[in-house]
Amino acid sequence: MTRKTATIQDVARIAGVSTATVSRALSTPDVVAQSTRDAVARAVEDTGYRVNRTARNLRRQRTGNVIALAPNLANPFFSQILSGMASALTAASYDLLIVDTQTGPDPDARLIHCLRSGMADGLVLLDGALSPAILAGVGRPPVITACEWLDAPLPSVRVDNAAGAAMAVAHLVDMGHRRIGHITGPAGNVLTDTRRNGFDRAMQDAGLPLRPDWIFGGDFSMDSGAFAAARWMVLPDRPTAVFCASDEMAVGFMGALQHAGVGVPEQVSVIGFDNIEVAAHLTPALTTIRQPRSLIGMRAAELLIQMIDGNLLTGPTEIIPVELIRRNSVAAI
Amino acid sequence: MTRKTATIQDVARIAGVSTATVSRALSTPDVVAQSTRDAVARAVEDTGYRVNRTARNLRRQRTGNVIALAPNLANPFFSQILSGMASALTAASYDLLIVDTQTGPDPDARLIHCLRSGMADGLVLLDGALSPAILAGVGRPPVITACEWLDAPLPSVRVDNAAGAAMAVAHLVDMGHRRIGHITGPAGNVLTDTRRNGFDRAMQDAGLPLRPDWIFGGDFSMDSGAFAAARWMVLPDRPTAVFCASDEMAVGFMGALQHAGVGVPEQVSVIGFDNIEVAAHLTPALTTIRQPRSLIGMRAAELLIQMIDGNLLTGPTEIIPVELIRRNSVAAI
DNA sequence: ATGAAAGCGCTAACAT
DNA sequence: ATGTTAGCGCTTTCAT
Repeated sequence: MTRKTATIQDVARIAGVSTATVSRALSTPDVVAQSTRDAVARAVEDTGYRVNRTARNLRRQRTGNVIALAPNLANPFFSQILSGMASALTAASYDLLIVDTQTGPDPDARLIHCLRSGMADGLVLLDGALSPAILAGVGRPPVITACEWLDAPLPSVRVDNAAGAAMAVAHLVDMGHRRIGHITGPAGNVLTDTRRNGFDRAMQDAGLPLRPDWIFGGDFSMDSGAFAAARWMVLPDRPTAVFCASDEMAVGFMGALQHAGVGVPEQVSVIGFDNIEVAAHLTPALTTIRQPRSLIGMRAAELLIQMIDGNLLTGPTEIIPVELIRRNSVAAI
Repeated sequence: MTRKTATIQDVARIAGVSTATVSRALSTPDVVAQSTRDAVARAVEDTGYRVNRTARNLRRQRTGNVIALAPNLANPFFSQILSGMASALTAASYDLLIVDTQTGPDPDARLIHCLRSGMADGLVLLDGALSPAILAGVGRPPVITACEWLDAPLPSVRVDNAAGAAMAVAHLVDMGHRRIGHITGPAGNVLTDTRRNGFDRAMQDAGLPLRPDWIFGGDFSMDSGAFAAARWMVLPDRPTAVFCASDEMAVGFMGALQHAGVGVPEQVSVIGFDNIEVAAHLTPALTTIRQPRSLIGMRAAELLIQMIDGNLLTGPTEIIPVELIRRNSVAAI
């Protein structure tokens, strides 16, 4: 017996009131008489009624969804931000729709689609490789970024990446290092640029040389860190410390060095960025710059909800502080 | 100028046809005359029309959503499965709604809610701690599991966890180990039980003793692996090898041992389960049992879509093979 | 091959 | 405080 799900009509009939009253009893109880409210509650109980969100959303001209555009769901860095978003959205009874920009051919096309398909009341951008120009269109849903974006006048919740990078360099300098290298993120990524800029500035401030042969191109992945290690090892004149633009790269870098018999931090000090969970469990434990990812996700979701409710296309930008986590991958020299 | 988004009415008016024809031209083009089809296409182009999925879904009595219930978004293990699901669902124009069962008080309550709220056309269960009994209700949307569930006669896509665990033990035995311990997952989790059962059976088959003091309770997390290391170290009579029910626990276990100066694999061999990305980059690189997570997610999504389309509450179960990945955390003895 | 019309389930004016 | 009514944008009979 596949009993159809009850509708608001069924509840109204059983409670002996109109559908409008049922609707009010459910969404604005204070405007309904106590006795009526009780009758409705009983009828809801009897029928097992649950509001049909599709119908409600059609009527209300909204979707109840928030889309997160992330470059790579499989990356724990993003999934922790998503986890924070999920809790804030659940609390506000929005659903979280996740779009992996790597799935499918063109990330920018996915963004355009999400923007115009009306699938969501708001978007959170986590992919620093998306093109800001796309957002020029009017009448789009509110958009917030949870990563740094150059040029785009969008509200965002993020850390100060340049400051974090500078903090990393300062720590290496404090520990006596003068010969410092850097493994960067992929070209065209905002995070790559801002962390690189912070690195450059801090090096100059410390009066240290920026040697092109000590800059290793990476793509934030562990494998790219391992590849940088191979290049570090064949260098005739090596840096004594390396700032990796992501912990994942630091993991790959350290791993490949150790597999080749190079001691960390005895022969080279390593500092990362992000403080992913595994950082504390490595040997040596990875010194890094912590970003509170779950908090970033929560705040981004909360701000986006405010924009949606207030029908605003813009909003404040919030900078979440980063923090140096000293562990054992950096040695004094 | 906030030009409202075009509706099917606008397209119909501009194309000089009825809304019904526009609808047909879009969803069943073959029943519409070529000339009409062109006119509609032009009008769609002009207006920038996109179908309103909320309205379509209301009319079609579906939601276009698939919900994944995962215990912890921040765990890379689950996020890789989700990533696989996302690609299969996107291809079939379903959206992926992600519900974190850890967000909020009661995981089972979340499942009940998802089942009855009509928010989705189908569910994928990734949380082995949910209660099978909940699914008894009739008239529920199709449900598939992407993890092993005892008792529940649900279709599922998964690996044979017991066989994987047995494979791990067999490898340790091959390498000469006779004194083998096990770090388990949390109580009440299906994965914990099946891997534990596989461990027990393989030990018995090899004629090896199952010593209670060599079974360490964990919860799949890195921290719980580190905690097990502390207990291993104070043991008067230690196992020479440990099978960890998850790579994350293996990471924590190895890390804590190394921080305390215990050599892996010189003093104890370690084998994990899952093959998370970092496994290859650790020192020593972690020997483990590989699960193809992205594939599991894709197949689960595909099977679920078949169930939805065919209006079936049940379907086939698919076992994805696991594989031993030999690295350097297991030594011959 | 196309159009007219009836809703899907709900909410929000507008009445009373 | 409650009921009446008119849609939200779309698909799908049933006619023609």
